[in-house]
Amino acid sequence: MLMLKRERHAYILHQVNLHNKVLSSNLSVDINVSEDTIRRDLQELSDSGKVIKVHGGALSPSFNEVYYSPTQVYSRSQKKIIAQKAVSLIQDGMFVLTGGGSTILELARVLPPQLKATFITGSIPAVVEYMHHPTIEVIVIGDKVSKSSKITVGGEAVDKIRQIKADLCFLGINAIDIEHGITDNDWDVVQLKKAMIESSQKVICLTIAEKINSFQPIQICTVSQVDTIITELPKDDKKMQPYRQMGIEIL
Amino acid sequence: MLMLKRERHAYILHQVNLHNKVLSSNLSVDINVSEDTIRRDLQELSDSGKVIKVHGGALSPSFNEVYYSPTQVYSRSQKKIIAQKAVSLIQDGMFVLTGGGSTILELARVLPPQLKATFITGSIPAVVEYMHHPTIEVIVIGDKVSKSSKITVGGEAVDKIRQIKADLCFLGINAIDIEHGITDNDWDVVQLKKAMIESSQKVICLTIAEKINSFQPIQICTVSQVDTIITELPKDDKKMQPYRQMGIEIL
DNA sequence: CCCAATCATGAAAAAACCTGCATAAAATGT
DNA sequence: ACATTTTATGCAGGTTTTTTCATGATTGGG
Repeated sequence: MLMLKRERHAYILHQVNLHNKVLSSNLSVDINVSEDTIRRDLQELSDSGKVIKVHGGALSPSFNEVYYSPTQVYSRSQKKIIAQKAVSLIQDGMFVLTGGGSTILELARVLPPQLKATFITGSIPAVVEYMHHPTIEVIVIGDKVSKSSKITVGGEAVDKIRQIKADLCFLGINAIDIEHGITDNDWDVVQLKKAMIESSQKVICLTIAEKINSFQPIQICTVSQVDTIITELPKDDKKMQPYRQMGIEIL
Repeated sequence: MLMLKRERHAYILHQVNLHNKVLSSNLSVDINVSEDTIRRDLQELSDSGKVIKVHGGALSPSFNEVYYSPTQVYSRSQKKIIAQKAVSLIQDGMFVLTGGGSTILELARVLPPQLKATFITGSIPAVVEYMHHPTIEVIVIGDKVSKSSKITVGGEAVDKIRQIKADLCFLGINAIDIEHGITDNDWDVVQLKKAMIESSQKVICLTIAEKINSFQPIQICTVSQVDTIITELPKDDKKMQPYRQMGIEIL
């Protein structure tokens, strides 16, 4: 098998997100390159924070939180701002589809206590948060749990989502730009998000401004399929101008 | 199983935070490395203040607080005994259906780290525990979440369970006696447990001895439908005699 | 006080790592 | 089209890390 560097990086990233770890020796025979090359790849991925390099291979960056460290969410205060803006869109009686990710968790924490709505998600941490709420109904999408992303993924989950017609869909996203649309690096998660977008009247993307105008290997949808983008920036910030011109609502 | 150093550290930390103590000898067979390696790991974790190293193993840094705090340790230690007995029944490659409840959670915490099995459950806390495990697969039964019992309940969940044929079913039970069989007091939960029993080759009930020979309003199944009962009592305890005579395996 | 379990130490081997260099491929400039 | 630069890869070597094992010393319960 011949693989370009970029391909290798995508492949390695996928493996890391899937299994939470990779071994250099293992990758070396998989991709059929020398271990030195793998090591250099891992070094680069580590430099850009995509993986954590360790002796013998690499681990998922979410590895530490997977095991134990409930606090220390990256740019938490920004995500709180985003969550506050997002919560204003939810009204009593609505059916709301949500993904996972730390921004969605912040949203879950700021839901007003008297809100009566139905939340549907495959994200285990999100379910745990929603469960604490006194009045909302929680529906879990069942399927196999991906340990890296902590959401259920697979055909069953996609099917179930397709049977739903939700009012809102809140999506924490990893990358968005005009050219590539919304992109991600985990195949299974992409399938899920695609289905969620198609099953919702209105699609709202939540992201910190840092991820605006970046992209990853796999496309989820084009920018035009999104109704609203919420960042921590003021709504008329210059960075969001191209998206506003496409008719996307910016909050 | 191969575990990188970083992974071992995370695993050890997780165990320490969970059980408040670990034994070197124990970890050594769990992770399948020499005790020397474990000792060095503990030394490093101790140097960075993550654990307190003592002769024979390590303790949680919050040892002092924990030791004097009255956290219903009594009933918990019994459940640990039960969990230890239960875990011996699980073998690589098995499909295991489990319910919820604190006994099941103890079971989740003592699963050996190299175990490769598939766990299927509708219990959210159980899913969270299973997610921490490095090698097992986790399948979530989706449906509406019951906030009181923290498991998914409803027709969808029952349907999904019916489609499964599991090797083992671990059920934490609330009441059992010869006359009424296994009984409970939550209608939705009973439906779930009935389906789980029918979808499993072997049904194992976990309960503290205190609940033996008690009953509740709604029947789940008769005693004869159970294959194994696990309590914290020695296997030949007099209290279990009637069940043993019915051909039930007592552990 | 005794003895088995646990520990510390150092040696040795294996695995993984880094560095520099040579080669080849790709990109760039003329 | 050709030369030059840049980038990517593999390989040889020497270094570091990780691990096990052997050897006594130490510990702590009975």
